[in-house]
Amino acid sequence: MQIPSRFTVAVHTLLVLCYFADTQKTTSEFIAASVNVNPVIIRKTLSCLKAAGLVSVKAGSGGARLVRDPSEVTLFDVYRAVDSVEGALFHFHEHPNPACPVGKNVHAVLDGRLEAAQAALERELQGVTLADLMRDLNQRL
Amino acid sequence: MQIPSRFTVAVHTLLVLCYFADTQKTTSEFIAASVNVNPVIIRKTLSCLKAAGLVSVKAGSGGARLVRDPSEVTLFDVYRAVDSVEGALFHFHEHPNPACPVGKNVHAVLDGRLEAAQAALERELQGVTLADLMRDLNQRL
DNA sequence: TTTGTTGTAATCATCTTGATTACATCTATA
DNA sequence: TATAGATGTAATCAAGATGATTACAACAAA
Repeated sequence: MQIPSRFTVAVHTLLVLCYFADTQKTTSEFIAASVNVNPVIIRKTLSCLKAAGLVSVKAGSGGARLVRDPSEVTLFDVYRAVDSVEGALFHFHEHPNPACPVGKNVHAVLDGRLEAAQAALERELQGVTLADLMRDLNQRL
Repeated sequence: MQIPSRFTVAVHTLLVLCYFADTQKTTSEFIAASVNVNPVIIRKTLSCLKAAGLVSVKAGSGGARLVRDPSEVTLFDVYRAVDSVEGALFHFHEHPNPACPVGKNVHAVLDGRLEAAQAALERELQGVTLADLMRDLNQRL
């Protein structure tokens, strides 16, 4: 199992919006060329990012831009925007047998631990902003 | 996306082995009744756990048992045993355009952050043992 | 030798992902 | 106001993963 690539595609998209903000019209076609996927994938990605209030997209004339300050957008925001994980990260088997002492209590015993693990992952993503990534990117150029 | 339920099934299976170690012949059928899945699923699960050195299974006569001390088996061991995640947790889009400054560096900029997030998740799983879960379970009975 | 089990292959339906085509809609501008 | 170039979105599609299930050979203890 893997978190779908639409998450890294979305991050890549936002980096393109940051990097080319003033020098290019950042159309779905232009972004798609950098990411190397179909432009429709980018449009869907932008649609999610727009719904999350991260970008604005100009229908008709074309081009997208970041709405927030890069230091105010975390990887977690992006992760949520594109529904990388729906609800619980760990898929729990649906119907443990309540007539068995183990089956009856497995949820109570395990749920908290799994939520903690998921929270640790998400906390890490909350600690990284687009500004951090742009700094690293510029340093490499 | 979700981590497949075979992980929680595997944990449940191990808890059954712990709990009923001395009072029941823990066959795939018996375990399946507690987890509420097909016995073949349990056999496959046990096969993974056996390959990871966590359990031994008696072919023919039937029954499985935990090989290690419950305090020496972490959720991370189980997670790895059943291949909950193959390699990288985050699926990265395959071919960013190297002719684009963003596409060329997106891996360098992002990979470390994603690995750190995955590591945080796995560290959390390493901090929980079957003994911890059994303690919580017994407390509820 | 019989009985109850495990090991494993083979199918199957279902779901998700990501790619792609198609086309209606929109907007700046010529 | 017509047009050129974009976006928004529905509809398909192939590929892969998951979990359920059937079937049956191999095995081990009584």
